[in-house]
Amino acid sequence: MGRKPCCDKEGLKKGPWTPEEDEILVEYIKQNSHGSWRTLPKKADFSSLLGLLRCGKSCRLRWTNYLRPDIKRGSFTPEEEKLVVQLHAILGNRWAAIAAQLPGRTDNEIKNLWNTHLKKHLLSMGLDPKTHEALASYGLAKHAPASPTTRHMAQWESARVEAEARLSKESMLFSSCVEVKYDCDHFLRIWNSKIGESFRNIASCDESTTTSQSPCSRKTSSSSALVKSSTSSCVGKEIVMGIHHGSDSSSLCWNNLEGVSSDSSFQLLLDFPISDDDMSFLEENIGSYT
DNA sequence: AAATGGCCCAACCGCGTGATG
DNA sequence: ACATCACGCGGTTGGGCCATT
Repeated sequence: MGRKPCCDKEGLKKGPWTPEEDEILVEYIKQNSHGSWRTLPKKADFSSLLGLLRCGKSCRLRWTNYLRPDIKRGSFTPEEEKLVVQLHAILGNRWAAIAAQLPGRTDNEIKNLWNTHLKKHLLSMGLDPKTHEALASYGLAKHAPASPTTRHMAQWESARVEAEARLSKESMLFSSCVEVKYDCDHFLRIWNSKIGESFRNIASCDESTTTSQSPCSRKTSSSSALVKSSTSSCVGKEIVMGIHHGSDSSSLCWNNLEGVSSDSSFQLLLDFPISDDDMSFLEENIGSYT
């Protein structure tokens, strides 16, 4: 089926936004919230003599990537960079999911950071930015390709992280309570169900030839941003995610993930040291994955 | 001082998907 | 079941800025 253009291109402005346009948009959203992005420019036009000759899509982008009041401006901290690398190892190029774990950062910003800095840094460290594995050309042993189960585990894990992100967002938006019922989430219900359990068991058997340290036994620093806003727990054999807030350190505890793959990418993810100095943590890890 | 090339980032484009009629 | 709409997402682009020649 043919897709209609998001807006009538004629007479609509493209390119960089002017401060005046920003002002109109901000003012309008302050008073009315955006409602429907598609109709917003017309409404904003109606409410202003200057008019806003932009399509809804452009307005949405400008708002979400630049004008939103909770946007954190300025360069990324080393902690944020580490977190982006860690999350990319799990989620791949799913910038929105990654951005959900970095308050005040947009997917666009993270995408740019990745394409301009982090990707190059990983390459210079001899790591494949896509797989986070050591590049063969770097003179390091090549890892066997991930097993189907490993890939599925990654998909499960990826979906789980997204679910956490959603709940995290929701909890921030709608309440200040610290307890979140994870079984309210569709994915986590599946994960915690018999299906999820049997999947975990299969994965556990599949990967039993290799020893992988439980994520629970590891301490992470920057990854503590995951589900920052809430502490939650599920009983019994279900996932327990404990976020321990304290001074500057916190830990993310994933129980019941014995079956996680021994992929170097996952290892890399788990083995990030807690140091504040730039990206040297990448270099430190290369040798461990040969 | 001017030309050139690379980097960075805001913005655009096209696609996928869920909602709705 | 189908068409259309609205939105969100990831990939790509274009132009400004800055360093180098």
